Amino acid sequence: MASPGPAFLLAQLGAHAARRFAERVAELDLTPPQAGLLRSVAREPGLSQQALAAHLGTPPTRVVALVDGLEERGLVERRRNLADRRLHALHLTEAGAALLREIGRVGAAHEDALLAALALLRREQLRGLLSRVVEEQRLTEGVHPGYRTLRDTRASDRETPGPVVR
Amino acid sequence: MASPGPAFLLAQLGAHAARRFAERVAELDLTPPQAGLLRSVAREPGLSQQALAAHLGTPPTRVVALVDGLEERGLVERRRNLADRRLHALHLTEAGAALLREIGRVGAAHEDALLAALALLRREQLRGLLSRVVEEQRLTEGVHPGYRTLRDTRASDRETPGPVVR
DNA sequence: TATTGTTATACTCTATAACTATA
DNA sequence: TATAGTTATAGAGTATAACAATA
Repeated sequence: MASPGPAFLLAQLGAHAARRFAERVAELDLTPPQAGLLRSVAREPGLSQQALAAHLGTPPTRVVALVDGLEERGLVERRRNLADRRLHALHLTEAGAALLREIGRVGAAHEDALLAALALLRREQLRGLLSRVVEEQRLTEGVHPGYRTLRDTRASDRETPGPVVR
Repeated sequence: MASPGPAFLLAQLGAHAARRFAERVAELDLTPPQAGLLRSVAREPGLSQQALAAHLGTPPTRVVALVDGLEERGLVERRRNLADRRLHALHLTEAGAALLREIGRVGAAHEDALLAALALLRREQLRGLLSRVVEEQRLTEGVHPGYRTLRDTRASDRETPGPVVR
């Protein structure tokens, strides 16, 4: 039985990393999708829910549910567009921005613990290799594929050149 | 907004890799957990279902369900232990072994497509870095954490030294 | 008639708990 | 009484479909 190749190690470690991160953000009463949404809203404030859903590659209904929970807690707000009252622009509240900074701290601690086996130079080396793969695979920067449905993934493969699949 | 660090890239690529692999093994009418079970049974034939569940870090009921499906298709078989008739030793059938070889081919194609951005030397470099992290994090070789529940993960963290968590 | 957002529903996966048989 | 395996049940997470408001 051959020892696992890099593709399996990626899946294995990726799931492990995601789980550990989930445990850490749970201390902030957040799930990873919620944390990701906060991050995305901060990255480009004012997007409509549909636009955000498209960026994340998720059905709009999921954004509604996520925003519902975060809005109740005063972390994000929906601002109705006066010109087109169907649109709800998403913005972080001050509390949301503060929590996002907390998420950043949690993420740094997570990374440090996860990569304890590697010195800083090696981590940078790893980051370089991974980002090359991310780019070639046409993954959206900063978006976890957990948002993306199988069907949506295939659809976007048809629209764009995409990575070579043999 | 800082570009993602290696921990996020790992989670992102890991989820992507798992999804792509799922698409590929679906062509063999298998899910990744089923493929993983076949692989585990091949690695150590004759384990009881409980022993296999412990190795995978999953509740035994899940193994029952997985084996049910695979046994119906004639890929694995339960052999009753005559000395202790409660025990069901798991073995691959000839068809199961053949399908496992197919899985190996699918996995190789998957890896090649996933890591198209990297030359062979770089892939080996990546494998080296990842396996160091896998070892330090005390992950079981060849077992995807998807089998492992959150509660079980924490329990095993308490029993073993485990990686340093700050 | 088309689009944004929402609500309602159903489905998949998995864990937990109850149960059977063997010891 | 304890253990291996099984069956039954329930919960979380997510997608799909139907609907309301606005354009």
